[in-house]
Amino acid sequence: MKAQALHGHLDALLLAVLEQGALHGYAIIEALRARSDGNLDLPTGTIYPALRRLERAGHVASTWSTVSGRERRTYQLTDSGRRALAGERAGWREFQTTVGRFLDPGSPPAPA
Amino acid sequence: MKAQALHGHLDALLLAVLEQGALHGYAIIEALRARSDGNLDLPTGTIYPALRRLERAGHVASTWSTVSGRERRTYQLTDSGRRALAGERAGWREFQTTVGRFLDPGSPPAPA
DNA sequence: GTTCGACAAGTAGCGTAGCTACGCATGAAG
DNA sequence: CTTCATGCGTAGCTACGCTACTTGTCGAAC
Repeated sequence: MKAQALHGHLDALLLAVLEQGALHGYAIIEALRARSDGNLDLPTGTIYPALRRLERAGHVASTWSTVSGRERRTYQLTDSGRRALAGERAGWREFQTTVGRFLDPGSPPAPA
Repeated sequence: MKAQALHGHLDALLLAVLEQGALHGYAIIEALRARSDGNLDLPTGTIYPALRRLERAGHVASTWSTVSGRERRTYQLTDSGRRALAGERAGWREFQTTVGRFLDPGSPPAPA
């Protein structure tokens, strides 16, 4: 799928995958790919800056760990992040119904 | 609602409103506002460039008319536009289910 | 024993596309 | 006569995801 359509929804997705448990960056990418049946195959240049944005915003916290010689930075949701996720979900619902009113068939304009 | 979330879906919305009949730019803005209960209040600087993009792409055609001294440019959907709209609808459906899998409650991860 | 590919993190620079803030013109209202 | 709604349009900004690249370890292949 055209990934640029994600604009503005990526943060919500990241928070959502972290909701189920802490993951490191690479694993987040794989989780997104897995849970979307391969539809979301996001490059590191998209994920890592987004994670740092979320960390600056206080929505996630990161801890370094070394696993078999490899450094990995594991991210976990903060309370603030959990609240942000709730807001994102509400926003998504609103966005979905608003756009859906134009693009979903069945209830177009005047429902007369 | 945060309008920047529209990214990538605006063309689809414009095609959708024009699907029900030709409108001029200003009327399109009002139609979007009306059909979205005021959630979509898009500035002219968003709409006009988008319409010209769609026209360059051949998805809409425009005709000038003068109404009580005021020039207005009326846009109508072309066949190509109708096809594009169908594609946009399909894309929207895919986007919706993909993102929804993360943000809609009820069917989160392992559906075991 | 060197090379290659998966894992893991990261940055610089680009492009797209919507938004802000304008400018211009007409007609009606006050 | 000034203000506001209608109506079109553009220049420049900004946000943000993407491309392409670098660095580094480890295990497997050759």
